[in-house]
Amino acid sequence: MAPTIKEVAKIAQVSPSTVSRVISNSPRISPKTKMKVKKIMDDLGYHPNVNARNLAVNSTYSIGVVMPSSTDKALQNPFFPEVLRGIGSVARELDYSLYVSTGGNPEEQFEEVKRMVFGNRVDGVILLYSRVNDAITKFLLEKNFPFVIVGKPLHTFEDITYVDNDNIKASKELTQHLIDLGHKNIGFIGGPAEQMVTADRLKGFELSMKNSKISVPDEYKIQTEFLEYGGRKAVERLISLEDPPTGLVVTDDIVSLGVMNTLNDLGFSVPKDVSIVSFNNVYLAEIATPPLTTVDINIFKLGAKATNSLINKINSKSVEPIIIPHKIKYRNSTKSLSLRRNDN
Amino acid sequence: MAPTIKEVAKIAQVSPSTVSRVISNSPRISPKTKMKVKKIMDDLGYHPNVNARNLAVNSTYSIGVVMPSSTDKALQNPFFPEVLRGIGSVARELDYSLYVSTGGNPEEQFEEVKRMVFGNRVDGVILLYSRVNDAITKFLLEKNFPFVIVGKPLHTFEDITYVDNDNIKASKELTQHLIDLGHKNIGFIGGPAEQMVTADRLKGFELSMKNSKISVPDEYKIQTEFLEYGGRKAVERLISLEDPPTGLVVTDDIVSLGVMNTLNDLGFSVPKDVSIVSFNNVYLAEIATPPLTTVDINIFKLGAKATNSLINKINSKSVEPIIIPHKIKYRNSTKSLSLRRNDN
DNA sequence: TTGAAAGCGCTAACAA
DNA sequence: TTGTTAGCGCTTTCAA
Repeated sequence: MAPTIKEVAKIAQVSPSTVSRVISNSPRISPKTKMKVKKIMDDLGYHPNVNARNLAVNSTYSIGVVMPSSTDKALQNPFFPEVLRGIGSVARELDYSLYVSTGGNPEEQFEEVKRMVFGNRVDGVILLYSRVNDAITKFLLEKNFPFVIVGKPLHTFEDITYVDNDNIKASKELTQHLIDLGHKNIGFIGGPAEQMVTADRLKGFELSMKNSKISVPDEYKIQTEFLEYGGRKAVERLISLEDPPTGLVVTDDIVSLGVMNTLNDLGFSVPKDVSIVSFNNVYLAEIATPPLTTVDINIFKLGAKATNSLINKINSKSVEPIIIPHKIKYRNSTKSLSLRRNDN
Repeated sequence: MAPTIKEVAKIAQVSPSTVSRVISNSPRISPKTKMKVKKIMDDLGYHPNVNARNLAVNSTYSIGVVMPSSTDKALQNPFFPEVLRGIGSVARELDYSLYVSTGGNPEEQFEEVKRMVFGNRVDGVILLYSRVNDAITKFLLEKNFPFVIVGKPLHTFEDITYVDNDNIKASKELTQHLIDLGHKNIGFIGGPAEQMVTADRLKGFELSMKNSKISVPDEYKIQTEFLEYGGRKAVERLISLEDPPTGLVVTDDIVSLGVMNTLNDLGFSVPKDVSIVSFNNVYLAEIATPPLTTVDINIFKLGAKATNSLINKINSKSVEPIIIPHKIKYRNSTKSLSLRRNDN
């Protein structure tokens, strides 16, 4: 049996509350007794029982992380280990533990969240997805339970805390890069339209094109299921157009890989025949052939900041949405179409 | 404030212990009162407080998952979301919660595990890595704390429960495939030598070659850091040999992608110039160009079974190591060297 | 089949 | 600065 606060107290010849004060590092205690008690805790190998503590203070020092539906191939996106890493790093630093939910479908996820919340298992929740008409968000909102979204809520007016990039701006810059390179026929391949990421990145794309007075045919804008067939269908459709694009803005590195592969299969070469710019900068973008020009959205920081925000929220500090800065990584998946320059 | 067992009891006009019995579905209770109490719990939206329950029974219905060092790029391997998914699926089914540790370095990880164990946060631990001389394994063993390893412990004689594939056999079959295709110059690219996966897969490779009486020069066997440079260095070294391999056995799909890319860069084509066979069958292997012939190790099941084993162990049932069957997925990353056949 | 009561290990208000 | 004590919400033994 693990030693309890009482045994420590007895041996140290102090009261349990004194020991408790040592644990919580209370200032109302003499350095001398503190030392004494600490030594005995060490000797005994004492560790506080969190269940008891949690029960007493009605809190848990742990946070729940809700992954997207795990039935989805999208979960295999390296994005997730990386946010988790970010979340974990600040959680650890601030002495919080991590609960994860990997619910299969939205109903299962909801069940898990209810378990976490009702069971007093967590003090707050981080949502790693954002869905239209999401029962979980609604539930958390109603319960007034602290949570933050990595990404962007559908309706910001609901005053939900979130941590996101400025995807519109990022997409504008990225598209502009292609335009600067002399491309005019530029297509867009995004994920499901209901996702805010896709919406924002599409908006940035359109804005940029409009700024440069380049019109974009509707067939140039494609939303495809994340990872599905590696965007194969999207590419086939695009490339079989009468006037196929020479440049592609793709909203996810993994999809980009699929796109490149499809292009190769169809006999086109990147960047010779078509230039690709992408988003996320996961490790694979770096080791791809050619290495992808992509927006580094700083996934790690997205997770880290979300955790900070959540913990602030738990401590009922007021919390603003946070925008993580991005940075385009220029690599070799694009080619200049203008005559005097060649970036490849 | 959430309703407690007492309030339910009061309204139902029974004692708290009766309510408790209803919660735990005790047989020593009349169907009538059970119904009555249940209804009131529903009406009140009652949910048991797990901290209180855990404290009372000195257990937690949750399990800890220890990821590999997160400083490592290897964490971006889609392997991890996928095992997590497997673990989560049975955890959910059996009503367990998941705690994850994403410790940066081994020391941090150790701290987190101690927190989990000493703090009574979890009933058992799943290790997603296996290292030589690992402090955590040792600690868990000493404490006699339930844990299982996904992968294989270094010393099986220590009677550690683990869930793994038969990597030797898988590697033998995979290598044999290359041999059947007429390859003789076959190289091996593996991860760090200290990992059992690498060791086993190397062993299988060597066995297979030996069976076919093909000798393998030492320079053909390369261990490289997981994901580092996408195995670039390994490939460059290999390909610059006087008699470079025409076939490659690579122990990880992601590394294979890097290898293929490097080969492309160097002007070699897969499978025309060199055939590649690989391990894991992550989603990316499917959408690669060419799609990889790879061993499907059933990552999901690896996680699921590990969780089952752990929970059995927690309930002090005896537990045997488990071997998950594998299956080679034949795709297009290999080419036949014999004259009468051409599988590409 | 049900209830009373003690206790799980800790915190915190109050008193000293 | 320290100790006493009640109590967090639940389970479980013992008695009825």
